[in-house]
Amino acid sequence: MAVTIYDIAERAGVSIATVSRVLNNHRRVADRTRRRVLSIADDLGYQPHASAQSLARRQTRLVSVVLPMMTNYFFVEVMRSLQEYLAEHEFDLLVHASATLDGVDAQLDRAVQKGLSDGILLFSTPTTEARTQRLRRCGRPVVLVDCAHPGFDSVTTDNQAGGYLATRCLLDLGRRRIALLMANPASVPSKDRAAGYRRALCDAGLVADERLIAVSTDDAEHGYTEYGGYVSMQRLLAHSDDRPDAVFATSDVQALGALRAIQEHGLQVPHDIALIGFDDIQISRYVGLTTLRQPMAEIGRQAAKLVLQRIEAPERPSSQTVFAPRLIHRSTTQTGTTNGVGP
Amino acid sequence: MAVTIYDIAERAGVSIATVSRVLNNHRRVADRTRRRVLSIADDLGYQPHASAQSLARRQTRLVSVVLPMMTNYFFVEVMRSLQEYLAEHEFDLLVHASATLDGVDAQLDRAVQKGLSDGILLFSTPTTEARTQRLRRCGRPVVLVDCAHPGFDSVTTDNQAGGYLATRCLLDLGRRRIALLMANPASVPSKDRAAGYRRALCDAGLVADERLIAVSTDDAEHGYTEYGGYVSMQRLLAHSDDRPDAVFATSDVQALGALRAIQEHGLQVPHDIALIGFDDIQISRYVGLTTLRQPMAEIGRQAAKLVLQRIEAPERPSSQTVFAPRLIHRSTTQTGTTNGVGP
DNA sequence: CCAAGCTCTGTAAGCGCTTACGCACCTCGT
DNA sequence: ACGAGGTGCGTAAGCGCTTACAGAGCTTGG
Repeated sequence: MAVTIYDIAERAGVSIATVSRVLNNHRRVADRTRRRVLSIADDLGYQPHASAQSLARRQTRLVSVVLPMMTNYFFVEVMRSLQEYLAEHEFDLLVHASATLDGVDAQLDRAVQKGLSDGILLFSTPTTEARTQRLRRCGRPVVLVDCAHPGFDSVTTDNQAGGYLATRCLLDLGRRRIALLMANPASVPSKDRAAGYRRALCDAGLVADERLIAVSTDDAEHGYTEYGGYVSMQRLLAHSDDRPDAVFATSDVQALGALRAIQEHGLQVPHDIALIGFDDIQISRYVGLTTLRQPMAEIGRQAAKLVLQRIEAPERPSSQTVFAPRLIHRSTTQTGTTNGVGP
Repeated sequence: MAVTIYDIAERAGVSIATVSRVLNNHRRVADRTRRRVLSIADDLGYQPHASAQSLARRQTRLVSVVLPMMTNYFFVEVMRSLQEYLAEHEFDLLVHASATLDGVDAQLDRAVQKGLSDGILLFSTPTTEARTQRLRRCGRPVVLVDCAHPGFDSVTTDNQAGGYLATRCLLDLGRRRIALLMANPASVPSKDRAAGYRRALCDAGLVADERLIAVSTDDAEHGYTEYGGYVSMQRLLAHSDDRPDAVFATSDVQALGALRAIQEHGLQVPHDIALIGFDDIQISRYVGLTTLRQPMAEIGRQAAKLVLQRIEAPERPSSQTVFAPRLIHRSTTQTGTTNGVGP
């Protein structure tokens, strides 16, 4: 039915080997022949059969992305630049998204399927021993994004530095009772951001008050939810005698929930409580939320570059790329700034 | 290197045909043999080779999604439920995103590649003759999402009804000078929403004032941008004598830009100007923007279902699914409602 | 007791492409 | 005029899997 190189070969009076050589731009084909084959292929509307090429070439020109929760600004932005880079290099993107942290393993199982893709990008997933085993055994290039493990290429944001910057900023504002709103501690970024928070306090000669640390009780989205932040903040505000005067949330969505809780308590931001989130999601700009921005486009691009490099040269030593997050000052830490559209 | 059915066959002392039969659950294999093969396959950690299977079976269990701009709440949400449904049916998702409307054709070219995927989902792309030709010729199931064409399955939102509802709502508020902020008219949803706007005015015995209709001059994202809405709104506010008293924007992002322009002019929303957007993006809830919500999860699910059905039975008559959008009332059309977290 | 009719399994022909190998022919230099 | 070295192309062997076909061994009925 569909036109194959056999059809072209027949019409051109050559062998399929020659047709293949022409189509793959091999030298050592007479110019006359080349032109004839090309013109016939064009007439017939020939398209190579992807599966057949993959099988014969032992490469698919597909890259798998495995990620928890597709519906996340960070992931989408990273994937966008990722796919852009891949497309420039004639690679296509296979997306395996999950909804829960456990779901990731099922998606990973599908992604490591032999002969499906040439490389795998694993996003924001704790690198347990079982997972790294599986990744190693699949014998394909793997790049970790937003998580790391020695022996694999990775590209991350320095989450600890981000947590440090945020906390430092709040300290510089003169705040001393700085609360921490953590997502699920099984999430590596959350843990790292929390670590930065502790380090900043420590460097300032303070000791973290465990009563000011709340962990999201929301299981969905690893605790990175508006509701999770809302509930955590409510708990912190329960006894008004030792209320925090600042909050660092490990994500913007949590910070938004916290903001709602604070407002419902009749408190002023940043006057009574200053607030910093993480991610710089789109809403944050409108709400005026101070936050840490990750260079998402660069992360995606770098991840794509690494995986393609490793497909070319599997034995390169592994490399870790760490980008610094940037603190975006908005009205939840500065008085006198209007909300609404800021930088 | 990797283990193949030959390795299993050898170890089990059977032919590769038997191994294949076992692995594909064919009946008429002795129970003893089945168990032995299965256990050996397991020991060896056998994984079928996806490309080889695809070639032999003439199906890849992959579905391509072609979309303009990946970075869009609507698309991401639709893709999420899409991928969920596909995963349940052991299909994987190939993503071909573009940045510009023209870029879509390049992505489409890649998606129609023979032997790559079993079906194609085309999102929000004007179905020109050239494109439908190409889709038809690729001889594979095609489902259109957020756009339509006779002869193809499609699943859409009734954009015209949405535009109608929005405009009707503004009319019910007593507004008579209702402006329209359009995205790029080449975008079908934008055009349809505008048509609903005109119909509602007409039904109310009004005639659309062309001076109140602004088209986004922003080329990026087909004009669905904050900046596009901002500029359009500024133009409409330029001569204060015949200023609009309500605005319907064909997307929430444009509405947000409009909101900014309105506020910069020192006008009150909704007192001076009522405002309605389209899409119900996440920010809208925070900003209190009245808008139309599309049932994104249902759209994705239905699109996935249709494409899989058609992969099973290519000759089914084509069907059009149209979902109704729902008007979400918030503070840009109602006084006395606080901004912030609403429904 | 033998043909008919099972059940289980092997043989082999693909699926559409790539590529190592080798042959025929041509062009040179000597 | 002849061999060395190129060039252009065909032959055929894969890549790893599926599946039509057929044959071997068994059970069963008359």
